[in-house]
Amino acid sequence: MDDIAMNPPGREPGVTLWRSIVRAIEGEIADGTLVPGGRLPTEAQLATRFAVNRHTVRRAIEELSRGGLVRVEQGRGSFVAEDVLDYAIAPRTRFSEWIRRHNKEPSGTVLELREMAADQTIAGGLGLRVGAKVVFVERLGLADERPVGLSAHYFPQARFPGLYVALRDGAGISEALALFGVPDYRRQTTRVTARLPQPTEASLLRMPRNRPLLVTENINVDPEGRIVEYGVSRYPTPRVQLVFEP
Amino acid sequence: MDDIAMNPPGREPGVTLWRSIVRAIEGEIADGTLVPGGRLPTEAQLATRFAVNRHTVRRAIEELSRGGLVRVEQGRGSFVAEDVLDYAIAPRTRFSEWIRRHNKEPSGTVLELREMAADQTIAGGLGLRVGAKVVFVERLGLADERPVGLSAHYFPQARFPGLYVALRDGAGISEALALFGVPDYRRQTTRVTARLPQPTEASLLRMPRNRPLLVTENINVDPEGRIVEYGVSRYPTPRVQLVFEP
DNA sequence: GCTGTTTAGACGTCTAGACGACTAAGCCTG
DNA sequence: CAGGCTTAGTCGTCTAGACGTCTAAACAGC
Repeated sequence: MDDIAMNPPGREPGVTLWRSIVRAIEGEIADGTLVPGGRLPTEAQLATRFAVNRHTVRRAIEELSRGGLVRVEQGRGSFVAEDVLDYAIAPRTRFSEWIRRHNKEPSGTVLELREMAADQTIAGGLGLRVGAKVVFVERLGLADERPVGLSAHYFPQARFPGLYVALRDGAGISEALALFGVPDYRRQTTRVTARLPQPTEASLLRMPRNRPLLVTENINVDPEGRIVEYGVSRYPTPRVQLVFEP
Repeated sequence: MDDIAMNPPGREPGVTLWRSIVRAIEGEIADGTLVPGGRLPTEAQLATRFAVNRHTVRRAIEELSRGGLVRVEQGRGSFVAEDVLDYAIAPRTRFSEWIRRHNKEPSGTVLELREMAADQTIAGGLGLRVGAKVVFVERLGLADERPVGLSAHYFPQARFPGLYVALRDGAGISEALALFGVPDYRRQTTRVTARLPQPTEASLLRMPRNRPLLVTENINVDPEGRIVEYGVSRYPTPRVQLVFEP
């Protein structure tokens, strides 16, 4: 037999039809072709457009509906959910600005704060040697009380002595860094991956355990280019979508 | 036309076929016909047995799988999930015994503990006047770290002065009651209802918000028949099922 | 005996068609 | 014009059949 199964023209290999329809619609929501609260084409129209059976479209819409991206109303139609956030990963996007742009109220909770020794990953991100002391903060970000992101932040303690105390006493992250002469910082690199959530993560983010987590890894630098933070953030899909703006 | 739509013989009115198959299988899991970890009949067998198309069986199994009651493995078969707990509501069933019977390790967290005035519901349950002081405890029950129940307990403060302090200092509920001369107690009445969870409840119990919560309301009495506690417990379905043993 | 292949049987995807249930809008009647 | 009825359009359920993918056991060959 042949090495790879043949696919009909226009068919992505190794991806089921209904999944590719899910991705197509997710894409249109992300790029604004479909707007929050707006109507999706009817199942029959989508079936014609993707040249598939209506059942296959239904399978895709069911998936979108399950994920919360789409709301289906019998006898009326399907609609794009209103509460989808798409996070524009611009170099200076801050959590609170992002949330406020969606007319929601940002807040957050520090879940953990401690000093620790850098392992290889952290040390690599911050450009330190393994074992160097870092300040670690884990934070749950909320938009109108709804969890939208879980982030771990690592700061080089040598550069910011006293940061731990400032954060412990309730300072926000931007705020605390400003105290140490870093009024502004930007993302130097961002790496995005995805994986399934740990039970704790799924619980904190109030997401199903079988949906992937978007994971971004950032290195933030001050205006002089010195590394001030290494961070890993996790977002629940598809409630949160990341949008790259080059 | 006729008043009610005609149904084929053996068909429940107003219930879709796939839902009735879901209920049938849930029932067999609850009554032990299907055991945790055991195999379900194949889709084809179920289709024959319920006299429906295989797709209809698949729709039912998808629902069960989504709820966590059944695990599907391609090429192997479908299996009853191992971590389903069925709580036998016997008069003296204690949380920890119940969990241990499932070979899991019981634990719990007190979420809230305070003295408060009884409202009409609580006063009614405890046989007190409205406004009487009660001790309130809210507790999250865990089995092997997995949340299985959320319970609110109300005790008459007049009968148990110092209970608040004992509980605050870490005593378990049975333990604390034993200190006040109530070594044993039993359920006098149990009322079971169901409703959708509040966001906080869903989060604490790590359950989807669109699945119902089983709510039991208990009045516990000591061997002399005096009321010692009024409690409301909430369990995530279908992970937890309540079984009545008359 | 071990290993690689074949094959039966299980779930997964997709198509096709029919009819039911629900919604909203148009129509009809008084 | 108001109220009820009809109807078109939409999603929901169910059947029927075909073929793909995956698993595990049977089998064949060395």
